Amino acid sequence: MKEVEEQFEYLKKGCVEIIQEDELKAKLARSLKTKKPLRVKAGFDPTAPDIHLGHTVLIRKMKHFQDLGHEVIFLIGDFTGLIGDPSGRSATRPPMTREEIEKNAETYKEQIFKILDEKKTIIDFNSRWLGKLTSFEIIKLTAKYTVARILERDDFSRRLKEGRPISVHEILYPLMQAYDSVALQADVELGGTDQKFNLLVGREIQREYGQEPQVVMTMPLLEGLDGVEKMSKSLNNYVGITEPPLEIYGKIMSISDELMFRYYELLTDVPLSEISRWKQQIAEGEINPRDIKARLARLIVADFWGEEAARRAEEEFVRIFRKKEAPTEMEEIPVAASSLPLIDLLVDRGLLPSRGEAKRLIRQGGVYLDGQRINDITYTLALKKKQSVILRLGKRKFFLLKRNEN
RNA sequence: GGGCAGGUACCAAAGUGGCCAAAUGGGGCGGGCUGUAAACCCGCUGGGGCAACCCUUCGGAGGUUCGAAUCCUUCCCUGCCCA
Repeated sequence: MKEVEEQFEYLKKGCVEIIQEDELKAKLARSLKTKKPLRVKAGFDPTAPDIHLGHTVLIRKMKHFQDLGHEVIFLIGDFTGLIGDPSGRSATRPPMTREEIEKNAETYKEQIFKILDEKKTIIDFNSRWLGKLTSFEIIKLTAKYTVARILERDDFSRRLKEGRPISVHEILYPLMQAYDSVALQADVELGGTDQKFNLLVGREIQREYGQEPQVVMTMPLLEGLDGVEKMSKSLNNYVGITEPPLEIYGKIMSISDELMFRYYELLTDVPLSEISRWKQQIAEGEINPRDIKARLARLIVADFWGEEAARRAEEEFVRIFRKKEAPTEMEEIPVAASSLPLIDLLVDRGLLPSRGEAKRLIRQGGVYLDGQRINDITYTLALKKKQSVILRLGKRKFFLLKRNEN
């Protein structure tokens, strides 16, 4: 294991805040001396097992701890998930069945081990202890904190001020999460900056239970593809790490230049000095920002799919969007009849949700067959046996329509 | 328990008997310009129909009326004040 200062610097990189830095150093020093790794905890929502780049900022930091020999606990909040982190108007969610939870956990594993070391990762569920708490114990837990302090959380205070509802169960959320730290005897808890409040409650509750408070490390929230909101599935501005290489590549290419630098900082190991050099060169017109973005796209695809896949994604991207050629691979859609109205095909195959939508898209010039824009909403597709035609919807959706044998 | 203010499309928010499938903004989608960038410009944005037009929608259920998002009854939900 490396020396304290060295470890500390490595861990600090990319963090927004460490509370307290001295405590972390002390914990590291003790760990070094006693040969006992630190217990590092980070919690995840059980209902959204689709990991996207936003999550990877945090997971990469977990990896850093692993690299230094510490013990990382990937905590699935299957119990707290019933409450839902009170970000906005949350409702109690229906309890998940054991099977659903297991299934999601499996999905998580498939994904996180693209980053984390499988052998060194502990996966746990907070229902394991929270589900066993008696009413009596819960009341004892709630007695350790005050309403005023809970309401300090800016989310709550804002809702209170704006006259929006806050349900009682929501204010229990931070306490439950805090109790996780007690149950796990966490030395460190990692979370996004939006988790700061919850993480801090963990410190206080641990103290109440006679434990040494955990060190809190907050990581920046990654902006989504729009560059404004944080990346999330519900806002549909995310890049899932299991998405196909071309999809990831394309999404990265569509972000703004400004955002590109942010992604470099949070999602790659490219040194800051290098990044700022590019910034300058772009400002001076020496290099085309597009090329730097392409490099980012390639790096990110390679993280999850490997170098070779990244190279192929790039080739394909250039082919489609720079050379304006058709993709080499497309979803094939078999067509049975020799002729059928285009609109019927679009809707029946689920390519578009309704006939109105299909008409709209055609009228607006977003439908192409073999590169030819179709303007006629009554257009009828005529295909000979085995003949095929490339259907394009909007900018980036391609399908191969293929008439089958009979 | 009492009083008051509210619940409108993906979100925010107008509309308070017919001109309302419902202003406006955001979002989304398409087109243009580009580097699938940003910014910007144009268009579309409940369902069916080529169209005329028809159908479903304004918290739920009933009712008044030729006609209701708009009026009445009742129920549910939210916030504020009082207890």
